[in-house]
Amino acid sequence: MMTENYLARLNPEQRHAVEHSGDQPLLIVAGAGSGKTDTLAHRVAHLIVQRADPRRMMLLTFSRRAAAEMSRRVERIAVQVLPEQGRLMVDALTWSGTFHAIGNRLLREYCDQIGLDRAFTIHDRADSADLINLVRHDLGLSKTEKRFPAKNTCLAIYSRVVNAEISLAGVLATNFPWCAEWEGELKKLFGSYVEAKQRQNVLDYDDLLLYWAQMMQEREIARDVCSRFDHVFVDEYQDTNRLQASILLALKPDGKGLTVVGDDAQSIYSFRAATVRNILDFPKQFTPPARIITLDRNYRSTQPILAAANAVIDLAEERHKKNLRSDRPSAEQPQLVLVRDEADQARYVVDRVLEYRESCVVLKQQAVLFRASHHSGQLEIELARRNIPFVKFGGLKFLEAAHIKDVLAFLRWAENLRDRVSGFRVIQLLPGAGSATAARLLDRLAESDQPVRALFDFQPPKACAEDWPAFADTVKVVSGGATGWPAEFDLVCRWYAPHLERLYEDAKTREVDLIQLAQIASTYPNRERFLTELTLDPPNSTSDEAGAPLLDEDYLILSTIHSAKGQEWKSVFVLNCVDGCIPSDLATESTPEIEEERRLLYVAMTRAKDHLHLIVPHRFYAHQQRSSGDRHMYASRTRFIPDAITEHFEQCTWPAPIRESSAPAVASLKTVPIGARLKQIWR
DNA sequence: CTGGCTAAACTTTTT
DNA sequence: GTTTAGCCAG
Repeated sequence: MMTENYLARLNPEQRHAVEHSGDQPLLIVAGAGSGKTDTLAHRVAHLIVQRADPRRMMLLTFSRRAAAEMSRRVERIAVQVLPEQGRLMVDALTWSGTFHAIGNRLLREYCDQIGLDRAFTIHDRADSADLINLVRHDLGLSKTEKRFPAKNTCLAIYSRVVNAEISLAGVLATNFPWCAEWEGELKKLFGSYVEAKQRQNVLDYDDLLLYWAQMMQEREIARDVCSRFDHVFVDEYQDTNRLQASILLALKPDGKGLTVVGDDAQSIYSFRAATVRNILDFPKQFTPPARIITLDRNYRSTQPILAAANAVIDLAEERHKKNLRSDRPSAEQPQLVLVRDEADQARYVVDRVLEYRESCVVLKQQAVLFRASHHSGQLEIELARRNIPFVKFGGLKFLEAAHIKDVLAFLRWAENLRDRVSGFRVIQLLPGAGSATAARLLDRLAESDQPVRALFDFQPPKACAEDWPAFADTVKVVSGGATGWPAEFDLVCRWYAPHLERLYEDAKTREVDLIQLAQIASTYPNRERFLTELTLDPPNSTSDEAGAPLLDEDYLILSTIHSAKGQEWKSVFVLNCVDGCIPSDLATESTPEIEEERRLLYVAMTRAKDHLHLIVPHRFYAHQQRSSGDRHMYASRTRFIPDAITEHFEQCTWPAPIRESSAPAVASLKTVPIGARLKQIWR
């Protein structure tokens, strides 16, 4: 029978997880590479095959990419079993996405019931920080005698209070002790921040969860929302926070129909207030408690790679004992490669990548992972020099470039004229208009019930009087919405073009980005969807300046470890495996922070299927100096690979040391920076 | 009031 | 290396 076929591919534990039914909630503790995504996809498909309604399922994933991957796999399975209706059934699986995206959708549906204006716009992190900064300034906190915490710090504190469901005092004591003296001022600041958001009809990321959670506290609304979903699935549960757990509990108070999947050893998002406690405490939240199924067969990595990863995580302070087993023997141990500096590290990686490609590992099956986005700088230069295409995930985004933000701010302001952060930015693009003019105009607009009219009546300073009519006209037309989408986008660009020219020396390069943005814009049905989805799911990859590689072209993957979650490659290179990078020297204050850095290395290592290289550069050049200066410091191998476990690695030095006979005694001499001396001559 | 300037502070990971 | 607060000329 067909049903047997697709279940026969699973191992016994996976099969239990897929076929689990009844009144108990289910927790799948799934180790790295244990077929977690596949198991969840099978479970969803299995339920659909058993006549569960996909429209009544909610699938909460960590990223949109993960949601798309899940749908793809569910469809593949469903189509095998139900060739006729499989695809249709999966298309009906519309409630799938991140907590934030689903929250956005529910809030727009239930806005009337909770007194929210349906046309709200969403602030990303930078916008939220800017709004906090405006409020901070209004309250006179920007010129206190002792320096008040910066906008990003304020936002981080606020966000943690909301997401961790801990009091301000508690957050200050544990996470921001140096700001504790400001508790009173911060409380006032956050109160005003919340008021400002409501006045301006904007929501920040946290609000998408917070409004949702609050909404679920209302009996009537909660009953209505709950009645719409029979099954709720959560992927990567180890990286959810308290607020998300509250939402989940409100959605499924008795846990019936609830499935969560995760691995406590891979919890790496505590900076977003995620807590391992969510997954550890999950079972006993319910009566009867959740059933726990553990998947510990690893199908991804070779045995030596897994042994090394297990050795690293075994040194963790506290964890669920769960040693992964692999059936893939190999004679090749992971490489621990000592190189002189970051330049050699880049050369080593490129050499190896090309070797693997010669032996038929395509570039797309190879990845270079690193702790912080800028760690790949040298490598990117080397790749460009040797003409190797790559795509980089994580780090600075397309949307953070000033000219992109300018255009988006215009569109968002047109969408919601009450949004002061956007308005502030747009108005100041005009020559002769600064913060004072912007504030004056925005006040006028806020007082008026006909903001567009107020815009025309406004007396601009002489310096920008000439630009004013065209500006006001464009705002009027675009906010009026009669032009339609994406024509509005072009209108904004046309208005913006002369300002772009004037403001940036490299206007030509930036223009190309705007054309790319226009391309993206045209794929959305309207302005609201474009703005919302771009904020909730920003394009998170950037490629080298040659532009995005063609889809059928082969390219190497560069990624932060955080962005590599859930992925796998045949060969994996981990850069900068030294203390100060992994663990980051910004995260060595407390034990929990250090433990998270250890899991980060574990996540990086377990991405590899066949080949794994950890690179340890010896010398780092200081950043605050003119290029090719000689100030540097020495780093040592990461503390997460102590001598006791180096037996799991093959250690080598690259380039290979010169044979002893031809290089006697040199090694014992002190290093003298001759190059620096030569430069001294010309100072 | 704007816009150009200097000095000093901050510097990770992301929905 | 980048952002931000503060100063000052026009």
